[in-house]
Amino acid sequence: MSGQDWDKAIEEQEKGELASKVGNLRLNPAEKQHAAGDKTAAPTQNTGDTNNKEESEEDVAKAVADASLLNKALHNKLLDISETQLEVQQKDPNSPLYSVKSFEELHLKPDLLKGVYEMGFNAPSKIQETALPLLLADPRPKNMIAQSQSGTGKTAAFVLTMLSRVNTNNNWPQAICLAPTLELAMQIGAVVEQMGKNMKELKVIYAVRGNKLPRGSKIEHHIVIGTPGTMLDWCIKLRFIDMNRITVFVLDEADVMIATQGHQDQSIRIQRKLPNTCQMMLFSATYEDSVMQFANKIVSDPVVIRLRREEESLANIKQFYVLCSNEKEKYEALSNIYGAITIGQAMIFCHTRKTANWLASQMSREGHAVGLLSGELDISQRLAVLKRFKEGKEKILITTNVMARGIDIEQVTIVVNFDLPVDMSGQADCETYLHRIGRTGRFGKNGLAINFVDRPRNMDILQQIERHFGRKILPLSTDDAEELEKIV
DNA sequence: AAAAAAT
Repeated sequence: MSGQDWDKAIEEQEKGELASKVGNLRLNPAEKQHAAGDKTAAPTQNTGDTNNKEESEEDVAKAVADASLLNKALHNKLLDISETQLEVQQKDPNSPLYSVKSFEELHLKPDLLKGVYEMGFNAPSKIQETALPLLLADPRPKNMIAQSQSGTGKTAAFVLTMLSRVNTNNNWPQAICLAPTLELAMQIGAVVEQMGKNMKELKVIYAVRGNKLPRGSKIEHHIVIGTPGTMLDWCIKLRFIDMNRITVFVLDEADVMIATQGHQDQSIRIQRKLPNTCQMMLFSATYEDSVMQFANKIVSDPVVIRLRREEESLANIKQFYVLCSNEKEKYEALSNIYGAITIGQAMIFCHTRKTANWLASQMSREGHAVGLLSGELDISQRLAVLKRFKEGKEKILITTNVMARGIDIEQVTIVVNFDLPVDMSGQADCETYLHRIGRTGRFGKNGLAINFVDRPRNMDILQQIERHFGRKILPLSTDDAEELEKIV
C-alpha cells in the first residue's frame, strides 16, 4: 500500500467510515493466533467460511506490517483515536469506548477491593478506567503499552493488575516489576503493600542493590520489584527466581528501561527469560518515536494506549525562566527565591552529581536547610534523605535525574531546573523535562516550574522545549520577592 | 551525564 493510499485511508477514517475495516485489519493476526490455539485444544476442521482460502504466513506478516504502519499513521494524524478505541468499537458498536466507571465493575477479589478503597481511591482515573478492563480481561489479559501523563494513576493501574493475578497460596514469584531507580522501586513496593495489605500473606521482595540473599536461595515472595542490575542477577545468574512461573511483567518508566541509552540490555535480557504466556505491561509518561517502535517489537500483540496531544498539555503547571550570566548568579538567584519556594516544597535538579554537591554545600553554608540526593550516596543515606524530605524536615531537595521520574511527593509544588535537561549531544531533553516538572502538579493540582538559564546556548535549549510542548515559558525576575510569592 | 551494578 502506497503512502498516498494511506493518506486517503486516514482521511476517510477521520470521517468515521473506515473504523470497522481498520479494526478488522488490525485484529487479523490476533484472530489467527486465537484460531490456532483452539485447534490445539480441540482439533476440529476449519468449518467453512465461503472464502476458505487459508491465510498464509505471508498474509499474516503483511497484516502485521500494515497494522504497525496504521498505528504510526494514527499517532501522527489522528491523535484522538487510540488502538484500544478501535478494538473496543469493534467489540461493541454502541459504546465508543468501553471503560469502567467504578472499581466494582472490575470484579476484583474482595480483599483487594478493600485495600483499594482504604487507600482512598474512589473511582478509577482515566488511564485506569481504560486500561484495567483490558489488563484484567479473563481469560485473555492484554499486553499493553501505555502512555499517560505523570500523576494520572499509572502505578495504581499496574499494581492492581499484579495483585489481581497473583495467587498467594502459591509460594513463588508470579509478578516482576522493574523500575529505573531504587527510590522508585521502593515507592512502587509501598503501593503494592498498601493495596495488598488485606490479601492473605502477600509477600513482596525488593531486588535492589544492597539486598543480598544467600547463594542458592529460592524466592517464595509473590511479587518481586527491583532495579535492572540486581533483578538480572536474581533472575539469570543466581537463579533465585523461577522465570517459567512468572505471569505478569511490568516495566515502569518503560521508555528509559528500553532506550539504548537507558537500561535496555538488562531489561531485555530479563524479559527474554519470561514464558510467552506472561502478560507484559509497559508504562510511561513519554515515549520517543523510536522507543515506541522498539516497544512494539518486543511486546507481542499489545494494546497501545496513548493520550491525545492536548491532554499532554502541562496546563496545570506554570513555567518560568530566570536569566543569569553564570553559575554563581544562578546560585544567587536561587538563594533569592529560597524564601518564596519554601512556602511549599521544592525539588531542584542539577545536571551532575558534582553540581548538586556544590549547590547543596553552598546553600547550607548560607544557612538554608536543604537535602541532597544523588547516586553517589549510600543506599541507606538515599532512603533516609528521601524519608526526611517526604516528612517535610527539609523543604528543598537538591538532586540529579535520579529523582526525575515517577517519584510522588504530594507537597512538592515547585520544580527548579538549576540546569536544563540535556541529552548526550547537548540537545534539549524534552522527555526528561516533562518527567522532572511532572514531579509537581500531580493529580491535576497546580504546579510551578522555574528554569535557570545561563549562556545563550541555554536560551536555545529553552526555546526547543517551548516549541516542543507549544507552551510559553515566561521570564521571571528573582529580585521582586513579593511578586514571586504571589506566583508561588 | 546519570543510573544501574553480586560487575
